[in-house]
Amino acid sequence: MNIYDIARLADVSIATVSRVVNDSPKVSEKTKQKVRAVMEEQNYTPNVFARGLGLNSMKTVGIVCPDVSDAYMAEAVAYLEKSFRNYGYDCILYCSGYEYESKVKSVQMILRKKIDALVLVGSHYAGDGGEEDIRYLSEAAEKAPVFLINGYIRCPGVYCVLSENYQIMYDTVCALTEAGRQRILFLYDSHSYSATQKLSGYEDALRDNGLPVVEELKIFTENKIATVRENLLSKEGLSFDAVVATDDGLAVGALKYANKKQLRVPEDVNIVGFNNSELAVCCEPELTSVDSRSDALCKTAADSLMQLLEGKSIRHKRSIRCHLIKRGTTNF
Amino acid sequence: MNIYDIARLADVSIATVSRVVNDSPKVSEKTKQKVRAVMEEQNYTPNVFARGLGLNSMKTVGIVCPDVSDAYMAEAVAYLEKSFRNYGYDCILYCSGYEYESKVKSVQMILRKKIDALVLVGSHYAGDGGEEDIRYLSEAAEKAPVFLINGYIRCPGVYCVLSENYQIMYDTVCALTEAGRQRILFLYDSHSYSATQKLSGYEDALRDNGLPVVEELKIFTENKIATVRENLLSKEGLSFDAVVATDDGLAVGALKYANKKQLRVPEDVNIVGFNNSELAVCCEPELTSVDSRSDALCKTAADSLMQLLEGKSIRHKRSIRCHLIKRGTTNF
DNA sequence: ATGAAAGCGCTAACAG
DNA sequence: CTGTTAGCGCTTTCAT
Repeated sequence: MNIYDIARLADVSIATVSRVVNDSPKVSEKTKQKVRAVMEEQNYTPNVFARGLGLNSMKTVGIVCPDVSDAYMAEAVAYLEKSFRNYGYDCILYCSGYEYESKVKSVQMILRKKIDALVLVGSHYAGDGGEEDIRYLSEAAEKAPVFLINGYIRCPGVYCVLSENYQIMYDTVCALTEAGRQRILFLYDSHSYSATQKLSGYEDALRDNGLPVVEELKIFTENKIATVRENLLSKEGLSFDAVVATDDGLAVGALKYANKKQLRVPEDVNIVGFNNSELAVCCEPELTSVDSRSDALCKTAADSLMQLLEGKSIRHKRSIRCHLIKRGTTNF
Repeated sequence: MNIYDIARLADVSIATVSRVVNDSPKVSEKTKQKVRAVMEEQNYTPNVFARGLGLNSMKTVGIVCPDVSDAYMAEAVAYLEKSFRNYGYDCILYCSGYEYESKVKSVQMILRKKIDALVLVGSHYAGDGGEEDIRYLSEAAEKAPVFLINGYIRCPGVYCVLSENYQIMYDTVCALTEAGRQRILFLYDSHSYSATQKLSGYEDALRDNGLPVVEELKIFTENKIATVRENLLSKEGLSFDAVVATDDGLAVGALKYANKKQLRVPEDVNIVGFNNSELAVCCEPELTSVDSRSDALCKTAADSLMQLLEGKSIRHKRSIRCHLIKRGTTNF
């Protein structure tokens, strides 16, 4: 059942059928009715490939993230997918993994699908590296507009939406010091753009409050609760009175450590997580955590993207303020 | 840069270029070399639409799930995506929501994309309903093979892979009764196929152990930790000495309730969750939970699907055994 | 082993 | 307002 069949049955030309399908204003209402009736009756749906061939677009946006099974990314992908669907776009998904090589390959692969835009979820695509490392992104941007969710690079065709991780981390550490905390542990699990921002916020806040930045208090570890706990347990003579982490999983690991060490939370040690995930309300006591506003982030990105695809021009960088959600692991 | 350009530059016909692209055996090795060199040099990649038009396939599988931000589904989608990619297939993702109408619509929409196969994640697609309710699935199966991950319907063209939820729930409840538990709470949040299976396992185990099936002990609630806790708290005179839940979130809610009520876990009440998610190791004490083997489930589905697409015939139904992972919320 | 040419189903420019 | 027609880029007979 193709456009020719419909045209024949409706006794019009294929051009008219095409116009009806695309709801062109220059078809008489009467003809539209007639053609629509036939289409319904025949249960006709246009061939997306043929249409794609002609238009060189299939109304699809590519989404790439390191790993959708991560809670933060899953939430973002879910939100983005919903938004794009509302705008009439489909999503094709690539999970790229965290390695540089596989990220580059994923981006290249997905670009072959003639996507209308590319969205990179998570700050792992605008990482530690220098010019060379983001070459693949600027190349990608030549083929389709690129959106970074929570990442930032300065490059034409690449649009960035980010949460103000530096600021919230700075503010949080300040609050901690004002509450009298002196040895604040910083737990992180990646060198991504956002992790780097958070680290800067932490360090600057310490300095601005006259506290030293102690290397032993910056701990890089795998983001698994049990691993974090064991990791901390294995460190001789480690002592701290507060913890800030770049993700809730890390913070819960620290909480488990505190429980094991019989440290009282929040009296002896304050703990602050990040992302305000379900883990935060699962542990005991419940975790104070930063709401990174991924929904607002994704909404902004999706809306901007659609504006762009509709021909409007948009800002290269937009940022979203984070909120600290206080719960039982802090007493400030 | 299209096939004509390459043909001209390599001084061959487009047919030959096409054959080289598809690695046809009837092109001389010498010609292949020559053409490949030009393709590399020009950085040529075939137009997927044109190819799709001719072959009526774009090597894509459609994945539909109610909500990727759910941990279970996210993990499944991640696994499936990886598998299909390895087999050279791309994934297009639709999040259908939980409502019947939107599920039907999602399936219909994604089928228009001429996907090579359709995978439905989560048992919500083969729910409570009767014949009529799954009509959309049998119709879908006429257009592309359909795979149900953890759902089961008897229908040509629909292939099912499921975990043995009935059995593990039956076994678990038996173990609980053998440990002397008499009033076992059943917490669930959906009427999906797998929830129904779990409920049957629970009821049968009670009966087979001479215990009554008490309606008040079967509690249907939203799957949010705080909600579950409040829900239980609001019930006057509720008493139980064990809990089995269809998901970890529910179980943690019960745990929060027990903590609040000063009930000792596991001495006064045993708690068993489902899906062995990160929540299970986040709470205190850690949660005994059923490993539903979603990785094995997805592997089986992905492999079978690929077999089918390669023309082999496969089984309509395959099932995977679950495992109980014991942690601190049980003492049997 | 290679080439010429006929589609695949649709869109859009052009003509009326 | 409607029809005719030329592509879009690739695959695939059918010749050679």
